[in-house]
Amino acid sequence: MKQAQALTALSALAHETRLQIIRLLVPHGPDGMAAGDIGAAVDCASSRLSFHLSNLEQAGLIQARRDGRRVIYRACRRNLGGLIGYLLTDCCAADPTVQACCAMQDWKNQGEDHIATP
Amino acid sequence: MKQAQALTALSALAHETRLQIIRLLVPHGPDGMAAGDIGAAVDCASSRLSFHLSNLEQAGLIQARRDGRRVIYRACRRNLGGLIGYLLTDCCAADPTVQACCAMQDWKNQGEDHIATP
DNA sequence: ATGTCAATTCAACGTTTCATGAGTAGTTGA
DNA sequence: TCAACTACTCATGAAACGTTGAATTGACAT
Repeated sequence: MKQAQALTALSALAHETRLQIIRLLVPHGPDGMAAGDIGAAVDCASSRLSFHLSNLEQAGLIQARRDGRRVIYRACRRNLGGLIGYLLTDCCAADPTVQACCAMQDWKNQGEDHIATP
Repeated sequence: MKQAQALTALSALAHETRLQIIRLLVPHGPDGMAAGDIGAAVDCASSRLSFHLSNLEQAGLIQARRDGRRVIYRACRRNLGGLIGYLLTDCCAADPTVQACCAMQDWKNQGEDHIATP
């Protein structure tokens, strides 16, 4: 059950606009942002935005609440953290090399992969 | 340039078989596994497997080398770590709540999201 | 050379996802 | 109640993705 949720979340994140929305929403914390403001920030037509927002919501990565005539979205940071933890712990078996590269954000070298082991 | 790479990697991971391959490959470290053995472990026909392997390789998440008549694949742990670090640092702005939930692997509660902030 | 095993490529097909625009529902203030 | 505003739903067509089986390449042993 956990893997299915992770797959949904990963495929939700694997889209430029949706990743942008997450990046926008996380710093706003629990206050969130109105759909219209998100659309303006991300430069996205309303129907397209709605599609992406509901996709992210279904994946459990954001949450909606109504405020008057607007709908406020906020990042579900708990599940974002859960997804990242899942990748690190379950998928990468808490591998020390992965953890080290995660911490140092080493993302350039596509070539070799020997830090702890030759 | 970095975001494009992350999107490719995310969409590569957002598939059951490919996630399974990563999960299988990481513990094998630099030794890797032969394509045939991966196919057997994952229960996947050879042409389909080839497709998924090349997808993962293009995303920079695995690497291939030839050994006689077989091809050995290994996880590129550096880039896996890089992707996770990117999610944590760039997308989630190193948010403390996300980091906490990442560490505690809290992935059940879809409901609320207030740990540090009410 | 020939046969065999390992793995990839290719074309075809069906499915899913995405973008667009028009139309619809809920909320507010006059 | 009406009009204005915000956001969502729906139908359509285009594009991308995943699966399948047959054909192909590459490496090895006899």
